[in-house]
Amino acid sequence: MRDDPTELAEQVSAVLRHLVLLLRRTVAGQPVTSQQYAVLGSLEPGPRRMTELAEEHAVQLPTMSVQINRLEEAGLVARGSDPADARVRAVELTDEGRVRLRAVRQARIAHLSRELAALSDDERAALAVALPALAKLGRT
Amino acid sequence: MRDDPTELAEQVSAVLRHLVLLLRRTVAGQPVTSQQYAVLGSLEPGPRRMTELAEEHAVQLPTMSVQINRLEEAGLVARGSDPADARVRAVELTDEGRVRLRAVRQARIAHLSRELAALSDDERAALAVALPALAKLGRT
DNA sequence: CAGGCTAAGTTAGTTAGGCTAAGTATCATG
DNA sequence: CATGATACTTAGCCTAACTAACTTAGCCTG
Repeated sequence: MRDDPTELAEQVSAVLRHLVLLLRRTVAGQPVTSQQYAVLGSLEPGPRRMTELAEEHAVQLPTMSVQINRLEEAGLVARGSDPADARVRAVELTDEGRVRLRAVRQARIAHLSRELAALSDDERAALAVALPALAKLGRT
Repeated sequence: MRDDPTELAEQVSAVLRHLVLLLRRTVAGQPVTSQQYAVLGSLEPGPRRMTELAEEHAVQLPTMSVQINRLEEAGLVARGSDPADARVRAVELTDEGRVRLRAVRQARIAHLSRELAALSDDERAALAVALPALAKLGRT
């Protein structure tokens, strides 16, 4: 039973917990939190409505509402309105938000690069091959 | 530059965010939170002191203290004392805690197994190969 | 052996980030 | 044009992280 999904699942479970810790360290001390960073990332291509953002980040609408409140107070995003439908709010990055996003992304990439540099070539190669599978995992 | 750590880091970063969402769904609705589950897991082999637990889970001592408070109120762990040093508290699983841990572990494994079953054999194989590398990532 | 330092935990207070329930404003429709 | 649906927001309640400040216990040194 080498391909037993249960056995594999146990290992994946253990690794998941491990990655949570890694992520915590990757994000520690940065000027935006992990979730804020993720939301800023969603806004990079252009304005989005609240409902879209909430769905994309798998949270309820009120959660995203509060999240955007904080980002707005910080001056990183702005709430606009949709001329076609006055109920929807079009959230977009401010210039400062765009700058901040880039800076944080740089820092995160740099941190992860350092971690990855500690691996062997074979390990990095294995990782590269497995990433698509990992990416597929959530999208059941 | 196919092996460029920076490029790989970007992909890893994206996948990490994805896995956070997966983990959220995996844990949703279970009788203990993700962190509580992790702490219970640490206690399975035997009693541990607060400091050890805090370090292992990469949190400050007060955070673990509160965490253990809740688990103690729920009857899942018990605080004992070290006869050799009256300052240290030896935290251990109660019988109920042990039962709960097993149940939650089952549920998590089952959930992940279902996700994994949706992958192809090749993808599962790739995942299995990459897991050791992922596990190594945090331990810089 | 008294005083002071260090170590282990706890408590209090703040913030982020989830949730549900309830409220408001706008749109669409019978 | 009244009524229901849609898009958000607000309020209130949790978990979970942090720092700062406190207590208690052990250790060491003059």
